[in-house]
Amino acid sequence: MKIKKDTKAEILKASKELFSQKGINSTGMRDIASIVGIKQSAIYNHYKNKESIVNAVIDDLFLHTLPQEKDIALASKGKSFLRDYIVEFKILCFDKAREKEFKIVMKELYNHEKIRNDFKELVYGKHLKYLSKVFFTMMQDNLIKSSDPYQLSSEFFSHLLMLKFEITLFKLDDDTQIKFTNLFEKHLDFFWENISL
Amino acid sequence: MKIKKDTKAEILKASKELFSQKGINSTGMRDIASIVGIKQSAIYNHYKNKESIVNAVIDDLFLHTLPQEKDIALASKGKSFLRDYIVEFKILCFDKAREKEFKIVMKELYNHEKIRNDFKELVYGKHLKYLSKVFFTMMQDNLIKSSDPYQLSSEFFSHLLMLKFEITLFKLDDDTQIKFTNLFEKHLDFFWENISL
DNA sequence: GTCTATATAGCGATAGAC
DNA sequence: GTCTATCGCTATATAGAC
Repeated sequence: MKIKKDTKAEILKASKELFSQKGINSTGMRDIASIVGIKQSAIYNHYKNKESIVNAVIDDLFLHTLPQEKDIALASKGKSFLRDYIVEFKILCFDKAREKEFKIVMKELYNHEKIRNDFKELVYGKHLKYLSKVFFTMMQDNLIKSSDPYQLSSEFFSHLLMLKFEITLFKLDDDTQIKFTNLFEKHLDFFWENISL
Repeated sequence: MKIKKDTKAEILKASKELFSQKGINSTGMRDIASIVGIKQSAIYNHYKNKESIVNAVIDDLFLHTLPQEKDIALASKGKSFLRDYIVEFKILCFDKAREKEFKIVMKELYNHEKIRNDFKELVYGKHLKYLSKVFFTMMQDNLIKSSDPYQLSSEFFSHLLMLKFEITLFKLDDDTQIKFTNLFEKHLDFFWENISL
């Protein structure tokens, strides 16, 4: 096995870690370098400046924050479709790498315009609209009561977002993980009971 | 009318403004001083250091972020109690001073331990429990279906929090204000229809 | 109470030796 | 590609004149 030291990748990894802990502004080039095991000035052989590191981190910040958008036709499965969605959402909540990314987003949401715009586009411009289509499909299949699909997606999603928010705010031991798993299930039951025909 | 220049109060006000715009770490003593109209070093005649300014700002950060907790007995009014609650919540969302405070909280939630703990205590330790009592009362009065009161408060509150979140993320012109007012009302209708007997 | 001047430390970034 | 050394700038905080 060849051991190839990819310094550029290590810089990116260390930056991600530090950005999620201390925020972008409070992370110095010296902090990053010390984790990688090089001197501060050596970073500039791999990245032009700090901003280009930040951009590299941002680039794969939103790749896996939300469940993958499945074929809308699968929405005809009804409650089990939503259960699959929530399970995937929950896994992302407890994923260490995803948690770090989410912390970066939360920390920089009001400081960094690109992160804010990417977040808005992902959640409001894309994902809530996807969920709207899901609920619209369920209405056409007479699985749920007829109402405003976007409102349903918003009601459905907001509680998941609050749980994710809670998970990152509170320390995660095994007990709380079980507790939250239970809360996800209860949300599904509550929501489905209220919308289903 | 006596014009009394209360420099200490002006420092606090300027700090609040700047903290909400740029965050605590990115706000310099020079920035604060320049708004007040004094030199940076003069601040130290009023506050020992930057930390004491931060603490002063934090002290009244959570005084008016959430609706006032009313007498639980009033919960017997049912839907109109929740409507009053939401109206008060909505007013706080559109209040300029409250919006600034909320931005500070959001910016510092993952950076500043005291702000994070105060926020957790207010929302999870206090307010959601208050709302639980509200829904428990409604159950006793046979106004709503019997279920877990804490889950109801969480389902009720999460969507309001997401709307508040949205309001601070998006630019606020008159159109969006009307749009959000409508969304608050729709949430109430959706929620009440689902829980009421 | 405010000013100027300064101490001390940190930041991002560059130059040039190896 | 990494190092040492350094530049220019900004930060918080202090000392002492007025």
